[in-house]
Amino acid sequence: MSPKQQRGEITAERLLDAALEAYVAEGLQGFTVKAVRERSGVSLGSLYHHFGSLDGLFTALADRWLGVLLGRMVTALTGDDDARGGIRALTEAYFDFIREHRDAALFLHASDTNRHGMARARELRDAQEARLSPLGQWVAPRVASGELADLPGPLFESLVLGPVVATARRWLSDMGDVDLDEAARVLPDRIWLAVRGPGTAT
Amino acid sequence: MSPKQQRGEITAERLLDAALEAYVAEGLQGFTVKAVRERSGVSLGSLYHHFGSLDGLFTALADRWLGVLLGRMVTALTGDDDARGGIRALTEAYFDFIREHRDAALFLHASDTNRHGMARARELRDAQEARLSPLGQWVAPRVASGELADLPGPLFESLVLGPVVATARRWLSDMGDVDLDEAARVLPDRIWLAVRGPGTAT
DNA sequence: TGTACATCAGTGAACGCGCGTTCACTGATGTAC
DNA sequence: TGTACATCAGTGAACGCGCGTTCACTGATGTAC
Repeated sequence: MSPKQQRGEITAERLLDAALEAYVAEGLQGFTVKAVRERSGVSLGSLYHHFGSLDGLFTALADRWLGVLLGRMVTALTGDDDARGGIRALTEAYFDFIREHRDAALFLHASDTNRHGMARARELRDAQEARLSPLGQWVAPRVASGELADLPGPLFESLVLGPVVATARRWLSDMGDVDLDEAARVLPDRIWLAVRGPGTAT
Repeated sequence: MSPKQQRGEITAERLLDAALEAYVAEGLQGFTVKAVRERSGVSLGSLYHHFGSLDGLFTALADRWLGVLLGRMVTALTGDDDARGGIRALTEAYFDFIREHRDAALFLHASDTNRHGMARARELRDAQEARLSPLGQWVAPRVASGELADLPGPLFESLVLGPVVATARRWLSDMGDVDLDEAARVLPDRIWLAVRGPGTAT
């Protein structure tokens, strides 16, 4: 399914971009073959040649952007910061992403739960597991050293990413009551207070 | 549009219940007039008599359950607990709700972003604003007394509800790695550390 | 360098299906006198 | 208590539209010799 020629790559890109445009402009109902065809200028047959189905296009789009977001988060964490700095870097990476790729972020936050319900979410997560493990590897030694609290993995993740994602969702929903710069300043230290371990000074 | 006779009320209830069933069983694509009609045993015409359109049914369903959830959260907060206890009560109320009404919780977490994109989310929020203001009224005096940190409203909300919602989503997605009892025990005190104010002992 | 051929990429008319919605109607309920 | 009437509730056949997908085909690209 993945293109073997350069022009194929370009066409696939155009389809992915048009699909994102269509989704953001018209919502999930606007995610149709017609909308994608018109916005991309690519023929119907090419869409099926490259992605097999509209669903394939949807999944490819989610995969692509989830990969970008997770990649950035991993990069942010694997600087040589201490735990506190890591949380700050992670938060900033997340906010930078939604600022730079507002459309993709809207799509990602929605596709989480859209389409085939939660089954799809797990599939996507599996597909990106290789990228996620660095996050776990970042935590473990810092728990051992007492820098971070010894919490179950999912709860740790919820405490760190929960406030970040909640803020991002709110900013994306355009309610106009979130200042992303302020959030990037304030949240990391607050999150740090929630997850720091017994080995940290008070 | 709201029923004037008792049997009308019953029919509307049956439609709402069937719609939720259909959504949970078949996803957003399963949210069709056909599925609702078959599961409810109510005729097509009645659906339109009571809700005007499929979209009307969708909105009514979201409104109904969002009302229940927010009602419970407000009730939890307006006990005579201190701030720390309030956060615990709020967390427990949220987890109790998703346990008792798993289907409705799945629908709510998805309908957030589904359908008409974020515009709908704001509409829903507006419709429930009356129920939300008690949450703000709970915070203000506790900030003044130094019991809670003086944070912008949306950030405060993200720090408190972010981890709760993230944990809930994960539990609902059936990944099997979240123990809700453990989360209810661990999270509130951690959240408290993130939002407590200067007037609290260390 | 030239040519033959296999594969990849792109095209768009055509199809059938299932969708949301309408509408003219019947039946049930409540109310006025 | 009885009856006439207005309103509410429920019914399901019928409609048309737009959807995702298929398919037989042409054209472009890369490769082997």
